[in-house]
Amino acid sequence: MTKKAERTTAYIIETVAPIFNKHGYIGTSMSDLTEATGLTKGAIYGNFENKEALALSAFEHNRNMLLRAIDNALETGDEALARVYALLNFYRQYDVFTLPMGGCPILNVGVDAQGNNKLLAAAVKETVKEIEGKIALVLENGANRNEIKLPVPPLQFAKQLFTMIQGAVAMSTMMQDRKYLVNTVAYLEFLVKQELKK
Amino acid sequence: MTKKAERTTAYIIETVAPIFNKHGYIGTSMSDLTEATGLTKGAIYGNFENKEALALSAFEHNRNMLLRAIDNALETGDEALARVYALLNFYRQYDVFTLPMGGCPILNVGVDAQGNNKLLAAAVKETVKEIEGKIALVLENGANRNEIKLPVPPLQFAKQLFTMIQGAVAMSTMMQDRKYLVNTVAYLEFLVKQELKK
DNA sequence: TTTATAAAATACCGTACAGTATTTGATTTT
DNA sequence: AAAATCAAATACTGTACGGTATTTTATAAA
Repeated sequence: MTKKAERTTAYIIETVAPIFNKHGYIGTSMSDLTEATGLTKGAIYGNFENKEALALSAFEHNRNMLLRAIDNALETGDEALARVYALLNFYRQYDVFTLPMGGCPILNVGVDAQGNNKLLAAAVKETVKEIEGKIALVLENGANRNEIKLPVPPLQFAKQLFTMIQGAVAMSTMMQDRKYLVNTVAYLEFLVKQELKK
Repeated sequence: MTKKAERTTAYIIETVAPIFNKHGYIGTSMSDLTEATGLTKGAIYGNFENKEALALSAFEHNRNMLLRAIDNALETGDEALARVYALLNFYRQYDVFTLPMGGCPILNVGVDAQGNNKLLAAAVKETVKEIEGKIALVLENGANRNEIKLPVPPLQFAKQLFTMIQGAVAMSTMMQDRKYLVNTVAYLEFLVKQELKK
């Protein structure tokens, strides 16, 4: 059985992650966290060195959930085009996926940390590169297996695709309107087919 | 000649706007502002009711600069396609345009305020609608004058276009890489031509 | 140039902040 | 069950926060 401290550490991260994600690093106070967890400062500072370390763990938690979902989508079916469609399908409902984590961690932390926390900003940057790489890999494999044609190098296509997706994420977040997600994904389905289908 | 207070008010807004935009509402402290302006709290609170009112004025200042630039682009030339290209051209260098204001006010305030300040969030929402409307108007006029064809209603096209642009803004901000802007605009030029040109 | 007025500086609230040293309480291990 | 260890609660730092009442200084009107 897992030790007590490990379970509390995990519990704190899970509880705290959506709060940091929603209100940002500075916007989240330690008293917000003690209130949400029902624990005291002593308990939290016993498990994490300081606020920054906790915020980083919280982001990594959300990041892992996101990466797992993206991996899952990109493993759908057995050919590249189906996998890209599965990814788009995932992002069509990205708002409900990110609801329990307090919004898109890439967007929220990426923008918030830009002006307030270099460590978190770097973590977001790395995560984006990881996602771009995953998409690029699917495209590259698909091209090698002659399932799709590629008008540009796989990483460039992946970056372009993710940029447009993230635009929809940003707009639906700011405008509180999921139609931006739905409409953008619909258009991207058309675009992807047009560009990749042989 | 303008009264003293008016000039100080304007000076405060100009000085304070990029700070709020970069560090967010909560991330900006009154002492940040007294330090940057060289004024005291007494001076600032004499010209603004409270921190929130000042932050709102600061956003409106940045918003006005942005809207003026967009208006300027959308008045270029005498036909719709040229105007859309001018808009894309503006966004190709959006990073240098927004540098003195501490980043994109739509993205920064839109994301930051979402979790921290309803008033600012609403102001961003309104601004986005305004921009979408401006783009849509250009498209509608262009279609009426038979300069372009429109595959979808003008507002829908405008929203889609702005979503993709804003995606590039978000990515270039988070990744600290202007290539996202350059590449996305290049692709959008191609896409717009393909979709709108008769 | 005196007098009224407006603007900015000073000094000061009470509160909330991140963080810590110490004490109490709960688990294990022997 | 006793002893040793680990986890969490308590109580308390010093500092920085937004905001304000009051005093001083600058501006403009008479």
